[in-house]
Amino acid sequence: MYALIDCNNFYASCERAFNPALKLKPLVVLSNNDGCVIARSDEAKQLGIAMGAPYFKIKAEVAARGIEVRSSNYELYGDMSRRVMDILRRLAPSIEIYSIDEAFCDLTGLSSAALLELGRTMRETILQWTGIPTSVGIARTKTLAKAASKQAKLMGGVFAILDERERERLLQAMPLRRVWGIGRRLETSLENAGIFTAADLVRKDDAWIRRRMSITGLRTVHELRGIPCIDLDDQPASKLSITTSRMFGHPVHTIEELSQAVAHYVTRAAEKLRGEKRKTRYLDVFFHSSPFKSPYHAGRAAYALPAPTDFTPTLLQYAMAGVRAQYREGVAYTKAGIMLSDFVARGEEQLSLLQAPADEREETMMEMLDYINRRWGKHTMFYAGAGVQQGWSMKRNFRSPSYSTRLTDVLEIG
DNA sequence: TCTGGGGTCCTAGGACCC
DNA sequence: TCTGGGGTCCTAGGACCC
Repeated sequence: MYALIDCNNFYASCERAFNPALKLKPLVVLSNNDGCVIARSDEAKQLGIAMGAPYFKIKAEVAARGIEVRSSNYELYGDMSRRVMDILRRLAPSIEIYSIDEAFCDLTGLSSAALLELGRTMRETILQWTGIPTSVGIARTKTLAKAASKQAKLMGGVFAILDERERERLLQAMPLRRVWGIGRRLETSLENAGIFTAADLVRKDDAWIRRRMSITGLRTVHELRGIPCIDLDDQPASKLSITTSRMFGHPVHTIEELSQAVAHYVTRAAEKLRGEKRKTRYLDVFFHSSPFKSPYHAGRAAYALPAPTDFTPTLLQYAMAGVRAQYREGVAYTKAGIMLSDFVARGEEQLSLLQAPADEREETMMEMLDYINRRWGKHTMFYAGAGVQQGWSMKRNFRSPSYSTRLTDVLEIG
Protein backbone atom coordinates (compact mmCIF):
# COMPACT_ATOMS: atom_id res chain seq x y z
CA MET A 1 0.00 0.00 0.00
CA TYR A 2 1.09 3.51 -0.76
CA ALA A 3 0.21 6.86 0.74
CA LEU A 4 0.53 10.15 -1.05
CA ILE A 5 0.83 13.21 1.15
CA ASP A 6 0.09 16.37 -0.76
CA CYS A 7 0.35 19.87 0.71
CA ASN A 8 -2.70 21.96 -0.07
CA ASN A 9 -2.04 25.15 -2.05
CA PHE A 10 1.53 24.79 -0.89
CA TYR A 11 3.07 28.19 -1.69
CA ALA A 12 -0.01 30.04 -0.52
CA SER A 13 -0.05 27.98 2.66
CA CYS A 14 3.64 28.79 3.30
CA GLU A 15 2.94 32.50 3.00
CA ARG A 16 0.09 32.13 5.45
CA ALA A 17 2.02 30.10 7.95
CA PHE A 18 4.08 33.17 8.80
CA ASN A 19 1.48 35.83 8.28
CA PRO A 20 -1.80 35.12 10.04
CA ALA A 21 -3.30 38.26 8.54
CA LEU A 22 -3.52 36.29 5.28
CA LYS A 23 -5.71 33.57 6.81
CA LEU A 24 -9.11 33.21 5.16
CA LYS A 25 -8.18 35.86 2.61
CA PRO A 26 -7.99 35.23 -1.10
CA LEU A 27 -4.28 35.01 -1.90
CA VAL A 28 -2.28 34.26 -5.04
CA VAL A 29 1.42 33.55 -5.45
CA LEU A 30 3.09 34.56 -8.72
CA SER A 31 5.76 32.76 -10.73
CA ASN A 32 9.24 34.14 -11.20
CA ASN A 33 9.26 37.56 -12.77
CA ASP A 34 5.75 38.04 -11.36
CA GLY A 35 4.56 36.43 -14.58
CA CYS A 36 1.56 34.28 -13.77
CA VAL A 37 -0.37 32.67 -10.96
CA ILE A 38 1.17 29.45 -9.66
CA ALA A 39 -0.64 29.01 -6.34
CA ARG A 40 -4.02 30.09 -5.00
CA SER A 41 -5.69 29.89 -1.62
CA ASP A 42 -9.11 28.23 -1.60
CA GLU A 43 -10.70 31.67 -1.36
CA ALA A 44 -8.91 32.81 -4.52
CA LYS A 45 -9.99 29.63 -6.31
CA GLN A 46 -13.57 30.36 -5.36
CA LEU A 47 -13.28 33.80 -6.91
CA GLY A 48 -12.43 32.07 -10.17
CA ILE A 49 -8.76 33.01 -10.42
CA ALA A 50 -7.30 30.46 -12.83
CA MET A 51 -4.06 28.57 -12.35
CA GLY A 52 -1.47 29.96 -14.75
CA ALA A 53 -3.35 33.19 -15.38
CA PRO A 54 -0.93 35.93 -16.52
CA TYR A 55 -0.78 38.52 -13.77
CA PHE A 56 -1.05 41.51 -16.07
CA LYS A 57 -4.38 40.19 -17.31
CA ILE A 58 -5.97 39.81 -13.89
CA LYS A 59 -4.36 42.77 -12.20
CA ALA A 60 -7.51 44.91 -12.24
CA GLU A 61 -9.67 42.12 -10.89
CA VAL A 62 -7.15 41.33 -8.19
CA ALA A 63 -7.21 44.91 -7.00
CA ALA A 64 -10.98 45.23 -7.21
CA ARG A 65 -11.60 42.10 -5.16
CA GLY A 66 -8.91 42.76 -2.60
CA ILE A 67 -6.92 39.65 -3.46
CA GLU A 68 -3.53 39.47 -1.75
CA VAL A 69 -0.53 38.97 -4.04
CA ARG A 70 2.93 37.55 -3.32
CA SER A 71 5.98 37.00 -5.51
CA SER A 72 7.34 33.50 -5.12
CA ASN A 73 9.91 33.04 -2.38
CA TYR A 74 11.62 29.73 -3.01
CA GLU A 75 13.94 30.00 -0.04
CA LEU A 76 10.92 29.98 2.22
CA TYR A 77 9.09 27.20 0.37
CA GLY A 78 12.18 25.01 0.15
CA ASP A 79 12.73 25.31 3.87
CA MET A 80 9.09 24.58 4.71
CA SER A 81 9.20 21.58 2.40
CA ARG A 82 12.22 20.22 4.26
CA ARG A 83 10.31 20.47 7.53
CA VAL A 84 7.30 18.64 6.16
CA MET A 85 9.48 15.86 4.73
CA ASP A 86 11.37 15.51 8.02
CA ILE A 87 8.10 14.87 9.81
CA LEU A 88 7.12 12.21 7.29
CA ARG A 89 10.48 10.53 7.71
CA ARG A 90 9.79 10.14 11.43
CA LEU A 91 6.37 8.64 10.84
CA ALA A 92 6.86 6.33 7.86
CA PRO A 93 9.42 3.59 7.21
CA SER A 94 10.37 4.87 3.77
CA ILE A 95 9.41 7.93 1.78
CA GLU A 96 9.97 9.20 -1.72
CA ILE A 97 10.02 12.96 -2.07
CA TYR A 98 8.16 13.41 -5.30
CA SER A 99 8.12 17.19 -5.52
CA ILE A 100 8.48 20.21 -3.31
CA ASP A 101 5.01 19.62 -1.87
CA GLU A 102 4.35 15.89 -2.24
CA ALA A 103 5.73 12.62 -0.97
CA PHE A 104 4.86 8.95 -1.34
CA CYS A 105 5.23 6.51 1.56
CA ASP A 106 5.32 2.73 1.38
CA LEU A 107 2.93 1.44 4.04
CA THR A 108 2.88 -2.21 3.11
CA GLY A 109 1.82 -4.53 5.90
CA LEU A 110 -0.51 -2.26 7.86
CA SER A 111 -4.14 -3.13 8.53
CA SER A 112 -6.87 -0.92 7.12
CA ALA A 113 -7.49 0.64 10.50
CA ALA A 114 -3.79 1.28 11.03
CA LEU A 115 -3.47 2.87 7.58
CA LEU A 116 -6.21 5.38 8.28
CA GLU A 117 -4.86 6.07 11.72
CA LEU A 118 -1.36 6.75 10.39
CA GLY A 119 -2.74 8.96 7.63
CA ARG A 120 -4.54 11.07 10.19
CA THR A 121 -1.46 11.28 12.40
CA MET A 122 0.64 12.50 9.46
CA ARG A 123 -1.87 15.16 8.59
CA GLU A 124 -2.32 16.40 12.11
CA THR A 125 1.37 16.44 12.96
CA ILE A 126 2.30 18.37 9.84
CA LEU A 127 -0.46 20.88 10.44
CA GLN A 128 0.50 21.37 14.05
CA TRP A 129 4.27 21.61 13.55
CA THR A 130 4.38 23.63 10.34
CA GLY A 131 0.94 25.13 9.83
CA ILE A 132 0.65 23.50 6.39
CA PRO A 133 -2.62 21.65 5.63
CA THR A 134 -2.27 18.43 3.65
CA SER A 135 -4.38 15.79 1.93
CA VAL A 136 -3.51 12.13 2.32
CA GLY A 137 -4.52 9.46 -0.21
CA ILE A 138 -3.96 5.76 0.43
CA ALA A 139 -4.25 2.89 -2.07
CA ARG A 140 -2.62 -0.18 -3.62
CA THR A 141 -0.71 1.69 -6.33
CA LYS A 142 0.86 5.11 -6.57
CA THR A 143 -1.53 6.18 -9.33
CA LEU A 144 -4.51 5.20 -7.19
CA ALA A 145 -2.98 6.91 -4.14
CA LYS A 146 -2.82 10.08 -6.24
CA ALA A 147 -6.46 9.68 -7.12
CA ALA A 148 -7.33 9.08 -3.47
CA SER A 149 -5.51 12.24 -2.42
CA LYS A 150 -7.64 14.29 -4.80
CA GLN A 151 -10.68 12.81 -3.14
CA ALA A 152 -9.15 13.58 0.25
CA LYS A 153 -8.72 17.18 -0.81
CA LEU A 154 -12.43 17.47 -1.54
CA MET A 155 -13.41 15.89 1.73
CA GLY A 156 -10.73 17.54 3.80
CA GLY A 157 -8.33 15.01 5.25
CA VAL A 158 -7.56 11.38 4.60
CA PHE A 159 -9.06 9.07 1.99
CA ALA A 160 -8.20 5.42 1.43
CA ILE A 161 -9.19 3.05 -1.36
CA LEU A 162 -9.43 -0.19 0.56
CA ASP A 163 -11.61 -2.42 -1.60
CA GLU A 164 -12.71 -3.03 -5.18
CA ARG A 165 -16.04 -1.30 -4.80
CA GLU A 166 -14.41 1.84 -3.60
CA ARG A 167 -11.90 1.76 -6.44
CA GLU A 168 -14.59 1.35 -9.08
CA ARG A 169 -16.71 4.12 -7.65
CA LEU A 170 -13.77 6.49 -7.70
CA LEU A 171 -12.71 5.66 -11.27
CA GLN A 172 -16.26 6.13 -12.47
CA ALA A 173 -16.37 9.64 -11.06
CA MET A 174 -12.89 10.51 -12.28
CA PRO A 175 -12.49 12.56 -15.46
CA LEU A 176 -9.47 11.55 -17.55
CA ARG A 177 -7.65 14.77 -16.91
CA ARG A 178 -7.51 13.98 -13.20
CA VAL A 179 -5.52 10.81 -13.81
CA TRP A 180 -1.81 11.06 -12.98
CA GLY A 181 -0.07 10.70 -16.35
CA ILE A 182 -2.86 11.98 -18.58
CA GLY A 183 -2.38 15.51 -19.80
CA ARG A 184 -4.27 17.73 -22.21
CA ARG A 185 -3.16 15.97 -25.38
CA LEU A 186 -3.98 12.45 -24.27
CA GLU A 187 -7.27 13.63 -22.86
CA THR A 188 -8.31 15.04 -26.24
CA SER A 189 -7.13 12.00 -28.14
CA LEU A 190 -8.96 9.63 -25.79
CA GLU A 191 -12.14 11.66 -25.80
CA ASN A 192 -12.17 11.42 -29.57
CA ALA A 193 -12.20 7.68 -29.07
CA GLY A 194 -15.23 7.97 -26.81
CA ILE A 195 -13.41 7.61 -23.50
CA PHE A 196 -14.30 10.12 -20.82
CA THR A 197 -13.61 8.65 -17.39
CA ALA A 198 -10.90 6.55 -15.78
CA ALA A 199 -13.44 3.74 -15.63
CA ASP A 200 -13.93 3.88 -19.42
CA LEU A 201 -10.19 3.72 -19.91
CA VAL A 202 -9.45 0.66 -17.79
CA ARG A 203 -12.01 -1.29 -19.82
CA LYS A 204 -9.99 -0.97 -23.07
CA ASP A 205 -7.60 -3.78 -23.96
CA ASP A 206 -3.84 -3.53 -23.53
CA ALA A 207 -2.85 -3.60 -27.21
CA TRP A 208 -5.14 -0.67 -27.96
CA ILE A 209 -3.79 1.32 -25.02
CA ARG A 210 -0.19 0.54 -25.93
CA ARG A 211 -0.72 1.84 -29.45
CA ARG A 212 -2.54 4.96 -28.37
CA MET A 213 -0.67 5.92 -25.22
CA SER A 214 2.77 4.25 -25.43
CA ILE A 215 4.32 2.11 -22.78
CA THR A 216 3.98 4.79 -20.08
CA GLY A 217 0.24 5.02 -20.70
CA LEU A 218 -0.10 1.27 -20.39
CA ARG A 219 1.60 1.40 -17.03
CA THR A 220 -0.80 4.08 -15.87
CA VAL A 221 -3.79 1.94 -16.85
CA HIS A 222 -2.45 -1.11 -15.04
CA GLU A 223 -1.95 1.00 -11.96
CA LEU A 224 -5.53 2.22 -12.18
CA ARG A 225 -6.60 -1.43 -12.27
CA GLY A 226 -4.76 -1.96 -9.01
CA ILE A 227 -1.62 -3.64 -10.36
CA PRO A 228 1.49 -1.86 -9.05
CA CYS A 229 3.92 -0.94 -11.84
CA ILE A 230 5.65 2.09 -10.37
CA ASP A 231 7.76 1.33 -7.33
CA LEU A 232 8.59 3.63 -4.48
CA ASP A 233 11.84 5.33 -5.37
CA ASP A 234 13.31 6.20 -2.01
CA GLN A 235 16.82 6.68 -3.35
CA PRO A 236 16.36 8.75 -6.43
CA ALA A 237 19.15 8.47 -8.97
CA SER A 238 21.27 11.55 -9.29
CA LYS A 239 20.05 14.13 -11.75
CA LEU A 240 20.56 13.64 -15.47
CA SER A 241 20.58 17.33 -16.24
CA ILE A 242 20.74 20.69 -14.51
CA THR A 243 19.07 23.76 -15.96
CA THR A 244 19.21 27.36 -14.89
CA SER A 245 17.08 29.71 -16.91
CA ARG A 246 15.06 32.84 -16.32
CA MET A 247 12.87 35.34 -18.04
CA PHE A 248 14.41 38.79 -17.93
CA GLY A 249 12.86 41.63 -15.94
CA HIS A 250 12.92 43.65 -19.17
CA PRO A 251 13.85 42.75 -22.75
CA VAL A 252 17.58 42.53 -23.45
CA HIS A 253 18.92 44.00 -26.69
CA THR A 254 22.68 44.06 -26.32
CA ILE A 255 25.19 41.25 -26.41
CA GLU A 256 26.79 42.68 -23.29
CA GLU A 257 23.66 42.30 -21.22
CA LEU A 258 22.85 38.92 -22.69
CA SER A 259 26.37 37.69 -21.91
CA GLN A 260 26.06 38.93 -18.35
CA ALA A 261 22.81 37.13 -17.79
CA VAL A 262 24.12 33.91 -19.30
CA ALA A 263 27.30 34.19 -17.22
CA HIS A 264 25.15 34.55 -14.13
CA TYR A 265 23.17 31.40 -14.97
CA VAL A 266 26.37 29.49 -15.70
CA THR A 267 27.72 30.26 -12.25
CA ARG A 268 24.44 29.12 -10.65
CA ALA A 269 24.31 25.92 -12.71
CA ALA A 270 27.96 25.18 -11.89
CA GLU A 271 27.22 25.60 -8.18
CA LYS A 272 24.36 23.14 -8.43
CA LEU A 273 26.64 20.75 -10.30
CA ARG A 274 29.32 20.88 -7.64
CA GLY A 275 26.63 20.51 -4.98
CA GLU A 276 25.76 17.18 -6.60
CA LYS A 277 29.46 16.25 -6.68
CA ARG A 278 29.35 15.78 -10.44
CA LYS A 279 31.21 17.00 -13.46
CA THR A 280 29.57 17.66 -16.79
CA ARG A 281 30.47 16.72 -20.34
CA TYR A 282 27.83 18.69 -22.14
CA LEU A 283 26.83 22.34 -22.07
CA ASP A 284 23.86 23.83 -23.81
CA VAL A 285 23.24 27.57 -23.91
CA PHE A 286 19.99 29.05 -25.25
CA PHE A 287 18.15 32.37 -25.44
CA HIS A 288 15.08 33.57 -27.25
CA SER A 289 12.71 36.47 -27.77
CA SER A 290 9.06 36.45 -26.73
CA PRO A 291 7.13 33.58 -28.33
CA PHE A 292 4.06 35.83 -28.13
CA LYS A 293 5.52 38.29 -30.61
CA SER A 294 7.01 38.16 -34.03
CA PRO A 295 9.64 38.15 -35.29
CA TYR A 296 10.76 35.38 -33.03
CA HIS A 297 14.37 34.38 -32.72
CA ALA A 298 15.86 31.52 -30.74
CA GLY A 299 19.59 30.98 -30.47
CA ARG A 300 21.13 27.80 -29.20
CA ALA A 301 24.62 26.36 -29.04
CA ALA A 302 25.65 23.04 -27.55
CA TYR A 303 29.12 21.79 -26.73
CA ALA A 304 30.40 18.32 -25.97
CA LEU A 305 33.28 19.19 -23.66
CA PRO A 306 36.72 17.66 -24.24
CA ALA A 307 36.90 16.61 -20.58
CA PRO A 308 34.34 16.49 -17.76
CA THR A 309 34.49 19.65 -15.68
CA ASP A 310 32.85 21.52 -12.84
CA PHE A 311 35.16 24.52 -13.14
CA THR A 312 33.13 27.68 -13.60
CA PRO A 313 35.65 29.58 -15.77
CA THR A 314 35.81 26.71 -18.27
CA LEU A 315 32.03 26.54 -18.49
CA LEU A 316 31.92 30.31 -18.88
CA GLN A 317 34.28 30.18 -21.87
CA TYR A 318 32.01 27.81 -23.76
CA ALA A 319 28.83 29.60 -22.84
CA MET A 320 30.24 32.97 -23.92
CA ALA A 321 31.38 31.48 -27.22
CA GLY A 322 27.84 30.21 -27.71
CA VAL A 323 26.36 33.64 -27.08
CA ARG A 324 28.75 35.26 -29.55
CA ALA A 325 27.97 32.64 -32.18
CA GLN A 326 24.18 32.82 -31.93
CA TYR A 327 23.38 36.35 -30.82
CA ARG A 328 21.48 38.36 -33.39
CA GLU A 329 21.48 42.12 -33.37
CA GLY A 330 18.17 43.91 -33.02
CA VAL A 331 16.33 41.10 -31.26
CA ALA A 332 14.55 41.78 -27.95
CA TYR A 333 15.54 38.74 -25.93
CA THR A 334 13.24 37.81 -23.05
CA LYS A 335 14.79 34.68 -21.67
CA ALA A 336 18.08 32.80 -21.53
CA GLY A 337 19.41 29.71 -19.88
CA ILE A 338 22.05 27.05 -19.49
CA MET A 339 21.64 23.33 -19.41
CA LEU A 340 24.32 20.92 -18.26
CA SER A 341 24.04 17.17 -18.86
CA ASP A 342 25.96 13.92 -19.34
CA PHE A 343 27.51 13.80 -15.89
CA VAL A 344 30.19 11.75 -14.26
CA ALA A 345 30.80 11.45 -10.54
CA ARG A 346 33.61 13.70 -9.39
CA GLY A 347 36.81 11.67 -9.05
CA GLU A 348 35.64 9.01 -11.48
CA GLU A 349 36.09 10.88 -14.70
CA GLN A 350 37.72 9.07 -17.57
CA LEU A 351 40.67 11.00 -18.94
CA SER A 352 42.11 10.65 -22.37
CA LEU A 353 45.73 9.68 -22.86
CA LEU A 354 46.80 13.15 -23.79
CA GLN A 355 44.99 14.97 -21.03
CA ALA A 356 46.39 16.25 -17.82
CA PRO A 357 44.32 15.37 -14.76
CA ALA A 358 42.21 18.15 -13.26
CA ASP A 359 44.27 20.90 -11.70
CA GLU A 360 44.00 20.73 -7.92
CA ARG A 361 44.20 24.47 -7.68
CA GLU A 362 41.03 24.73 -9.74
CA GLU A 363 39.23 22.47 -7.33
CA THR A 364 40.43 24.39 -4.32
CA MET A 365 39.36 27.63 -5.91
CA MET A 366 35.82 26.35 -6.52
CA GLU A 367 35.59 24.96 -3.00
CA MET A 368 36.54 28.33 -1.56
CA LEU A 369 34.08 30.13 -3.78
CA ASP A 370 31.21 27.85 -2.78
CA TYR A 371 32.18 28.00 0.86
CA ILE A 372 32.26 31.78 0.94
CA ASN A 373 28.90 32.08 -0.76
CA ARG A 374 27.34 29.53 1.55
CA ARG A 375 28.76 31.14 4.62
CA TRP A 376 28.26 34.79 3.82
CA GLY A 377 25.32 34.75 1.46
CA LYS A 378 24.67 33.95 -2.16
CA HIS A 379 26.18 36.91 -3.87
CA THR A 380 29.21 37.59 -1.71
CA MET A 381 31.71 36.57 -4.36
CA PHE A 382 30.87 36.42 -8.02
CA TYR A 383 32.30 36.71 -11.51
CA ALA A 384 32.53 40.22 -12.86
CA GLY A 385 31.29 38.79 -16.15
CA ALA A 386 27.92 38.23 -14.53
CA GLY A 387 27.53 41.97 -14.10
CA VAL A 388 27.10 44.21 -11.10
CA GLN A 389 23.93 46.06 -11.98
CA GLN A 390 22.00 43.09 -13.37
CA GLY A 391 19.33 45.29 -14.85
CA TRP A 392 17.91 42.22 -16.57
CA SER A 393 17.19 40.38 -13.34
CA MET A 394 13.63 39.37 -12.72
CA LYS A 395 10.84 41.31 -11.14
CA ARG A 396 9.71 40.36 -7.67
CA ASN A 397 7.56 43.18 -6.53
CA PHE A 398 5.53 41.37 -3.89
CA ARG A 399 8.10 39.33 -2.11
CA SER A 400 7.61 38.20 1.48
CA PRO A 401 10.53 38.06 3.94
CA SER A 402 12.60 34.86 4.18
CA TYR A 403 11.17 34.19 7.61
CA SER A 404 12.89 30.91 8.22
CA THR A 405 16.20 31.17 6.38
CA ARG A 406 17.49 34.69 6.88
CA LEU A 407 18.32 35.90 10.34
CA THR A 408 17.32 39.48 9.67
CA ASP A 409 13.90 38.27 8.50
CA VAL A 410 12.98 36.18 11.52
CA LEU A 411 9.60 37.15 12.95
CA GLU A 412 9.57 39.23 16.08
CA ILE A 413 6.80 38.62 18.57
CA GLY A 414 6.22 41.13 21.27
C1' DT B 1 4.56 47.40 -20.82
C1' DC B 2 3.45 42.69 -18.69
C1' DT B 3 2.67 35.21 -20.30
C1' DG B 4 7.55 30.57 -14.86
C1' DG B 5 11.15 27.09 -14.02
C1' DG B 6 12.98 22.53 -13.70
C1' DG B 7 12.69 18.04 -14.59
C1' DT B 8 11.83 12.86 -16.85
C1' DC B 9 10.61 9.58 -20.29
C1' DC B 10 9.26 7.97 -24.94
C1' DT B 11 9.20 7.87 -30.03
C1' DA B 12 10.46 8.79 -34.74
C1' DG B 13 13.82 9.30 -38.00
C1' DG B 14 18.52 9.59 -39.77
C1' DA B 15 23.23 7.87 -39.87
C1' DC B 16 25.83 4.19 -39.48
C1' DC B 17 27.28 -0.72 -38.64
C1' DC B 18 27.59 -5.78 -40.02
C1' DT C 1 14.68 -9.84 -63.17
C1' DC C 2 15.60 -9.98 -58.14
C1' DT C 3 17.71 -5.15 -53.63
C1' DG C 4 17.33 -7.95 -46.12
C1' DG C 5 17.33 -7.87 -41.43
C1' DG C 6 18.81 -6.41 -37.27
C1' DG C 7 20.99 -3.51 -34.44
C1' DT C 8 23.04 0.97 -32.03
C1' DC C 9 23.47 5.74 -31.26
C1' DC C 10 22.09 10.35 -31.69
C1' DT C 11 18.88 14.28 -31.87
C1' DA C 12 14.57 16.72 -32.07
C1' DG C 13 10.23 16.95 -30.60
C1' DG C 14 6.29 15.62 -27.93
C1' DA C 15 4.08 14.58 -23.71
C1' DC C 16 3.84 14.49 -19.05
C1' DC C 17 4.77 15.93 -14.03
C1' DC C 18 4.88 19.63 -10.16
